[in-house]
Amino acid sequence: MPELPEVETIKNQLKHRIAGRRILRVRAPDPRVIKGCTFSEFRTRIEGLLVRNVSRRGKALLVALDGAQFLLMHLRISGWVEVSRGEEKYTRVQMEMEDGGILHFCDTRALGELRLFRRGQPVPFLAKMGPDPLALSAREFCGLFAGRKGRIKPLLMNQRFLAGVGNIYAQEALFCAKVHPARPADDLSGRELKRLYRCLLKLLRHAITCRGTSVDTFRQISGEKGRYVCFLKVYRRQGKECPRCGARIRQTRIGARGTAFCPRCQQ
DNA sequence: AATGGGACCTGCGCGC
DNA sequence: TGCGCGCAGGTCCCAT
Repeated sequence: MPELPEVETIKNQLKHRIAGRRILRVRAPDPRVIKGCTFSEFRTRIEGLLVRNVSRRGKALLVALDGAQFLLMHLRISGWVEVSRGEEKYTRVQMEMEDGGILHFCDTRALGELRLFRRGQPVPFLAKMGPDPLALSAREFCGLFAGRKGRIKPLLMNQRFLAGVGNIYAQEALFCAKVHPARPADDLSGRELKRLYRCLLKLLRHAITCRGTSVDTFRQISGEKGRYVCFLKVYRRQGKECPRCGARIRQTRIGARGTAFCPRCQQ
């Protein structure tokens, strides 16, 4: 699923590829992903505009445009972005750039979204978003847990608590830190929280250098897969051996999400 | 505040 | 081969 490292990858590549270029034409083979306005309004508002910058907030991509507008792109579960000339079966919206490249917003399940905002207009999703783990010190990370009572895994995945961590990296970080995913967050010692912080950052940075994880539909903007898959230790590895202790990886459900963990080394 | 369920979607793997 | 079913998951929304 596109989480922080995947969205960071797209942001870096897209910035390089479309910033400073103009959007010539917009087409929407499937306008369902356009939220907040109709396709014709969407088209009218952005055709001809220059792309100023591309940035990331949590799992959201922000494309800053001329005219004090920005385009929020969210890939949700099964979205990706490709820049190419060819057609793509799952293209929901495409933007033709002035250099001839075509930005495809692709999504097998069509749950992703594109939303236009004007500068100053409130964006509820962003306003409620927690801090980015890459911008936190260990001390700040540990401080987030004060007064929180939930189970650790859903808490890590709660975007209002921490922005960018989803089901893959939450499972991997808890495995790395040897923490059971159902542990109450307020039960973790300071030492465990610090270990969790170090693990989470190590793994997010590593995944970014690998250009993300392609377990499902995620692709880089060139269409290439992300290479972090071969480093996954527990995610979708239930029934296989724990790479650390050899026990059998178990799968359970926590907060209505599939959760794999090692029953021996995660306590 | 936390938890559980449903909704949105479609491809896939399973059992029959 | 083919059908129906349940699962996968990010976010929002509602109920408890």
